[in-house]
Amino acid sequence: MSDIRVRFAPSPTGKVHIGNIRAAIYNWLFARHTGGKFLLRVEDTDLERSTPEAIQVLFECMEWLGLDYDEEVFYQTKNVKRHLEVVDQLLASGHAYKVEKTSRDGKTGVVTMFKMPKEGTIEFDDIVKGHMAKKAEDIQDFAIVRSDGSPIFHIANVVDDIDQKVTHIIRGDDHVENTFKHICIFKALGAPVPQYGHLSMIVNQQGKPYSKRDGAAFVGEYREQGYLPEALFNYLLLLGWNPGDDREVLTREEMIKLFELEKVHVTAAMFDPKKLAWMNGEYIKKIPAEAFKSKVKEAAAKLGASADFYDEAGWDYLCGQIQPRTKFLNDLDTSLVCFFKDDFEFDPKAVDKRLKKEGVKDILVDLVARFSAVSEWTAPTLEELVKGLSQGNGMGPWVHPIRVAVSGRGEGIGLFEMLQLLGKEKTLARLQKAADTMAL
RNA sequence: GGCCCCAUCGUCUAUCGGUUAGGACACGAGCUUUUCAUGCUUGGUAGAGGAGUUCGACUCUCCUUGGGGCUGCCA
Repeated sequence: MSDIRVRFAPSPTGKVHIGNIRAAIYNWLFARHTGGKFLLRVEDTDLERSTPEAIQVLFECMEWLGLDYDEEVFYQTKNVKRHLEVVDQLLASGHAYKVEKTSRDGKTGVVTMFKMPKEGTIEFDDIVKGHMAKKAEDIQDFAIVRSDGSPIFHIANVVDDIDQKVTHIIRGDDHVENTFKHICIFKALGAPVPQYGHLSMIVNQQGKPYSKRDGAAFVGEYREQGYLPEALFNYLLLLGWNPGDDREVLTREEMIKLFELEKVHVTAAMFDPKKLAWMNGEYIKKIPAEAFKSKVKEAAAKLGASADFYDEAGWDYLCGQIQPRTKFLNDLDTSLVCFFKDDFEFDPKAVDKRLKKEGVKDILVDLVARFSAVSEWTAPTLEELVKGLSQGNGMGPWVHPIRVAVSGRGEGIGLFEMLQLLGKEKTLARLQKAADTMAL
């Protein structure tokens, strides 16, 4: 157990995006690694833009990723009284003053400003960025209470960090400039200054930082697209940190054991969907067979197939074929539909390429006749049969039309395994139908 | 404009003064698979530019260039 306390402090003004959630991941890992506490604070002081929906979405995303927090959620708006008391303290000690100002949108009113030192340098040692220094004169006084009397981010953030006894502040790079200001507040209050670690931005494919407006970067969207939380977690972790060796796919335990803030990179990292997709495939392969089977059954149920559609051996056989070929859980629907429904859709491209060819009809009709005579309907015997037809010249001319005829697609599990799973009756019916309606 | 930060393959990165600059993703080729996919082998591509320091710089210093952040009664 250590005294370390960190917090993830998002403002619920939009859906939580990947840059944001990576900060949560790093905080969480740092806390778990050091045996400290990981706190969640909702910074909802922007009353106009904060929404309960955004808070709900935030909770869901954190739970999905397995980011559990140690104490009750801290809502910043619940601490307003304290914020204002501290402001009075600052006013009394001469660290703050009131002044009439006109805002950008033309409203005039009295705001409370924090008075910055006029000389000297403000410095701190950032755990990821190293030594940081700035001349006090380069920083302007800044507002801490709005003309409507509500506290502003800077004061609320610092007071809450003091109240929550936060020891390490791990947050986005966009806060570095604020840090110089916040340090001055801590000092004016005679409070200990926490340690800081600023995380670089994650940039999109255009090289631009993800922002709250970047819809595509919403964490929930990855969930909807069939990404596994473990894969997204692992990928995001690797975007700016590595264990020091060539390992990339890590268990949560390994991550916790190996994570060190000191090793986090200073440079911005570009988000690469292709590598995330690869990582997702890696995690799908690692799903225990039983768990994968229940996901397949789940998807099958949605397609109208009950659990006794196959016996357990049949399900296992199907899953063994499907699992290594699955990159996204969402793909299960399309890869499974031909097994459970007869009115699946045909991929027009596959149909054009494999069925709308001169002579295919004859091949299919011939196959119907030959398959009808097969008594032992198993993958090996079917393969032997087609192999015999091809006379060693490649099974392509037979295999491709069969695949499209029975599944509607150009890809899928091994063809003969597919036919075995489908059964003789369905296979024959589909081949006949394709010969009658699509093949030339 | 001012202040701050950053800079290795297309991308994520290893390297903490001496390496044929390594790995992963992606891409190309080949093998296996006479289908789909997996798997295996293999190839190419990198230290922004310029000065210094040093016997020796990707690594240290400075300048230039490029990128980013901040410069709100947003957070």
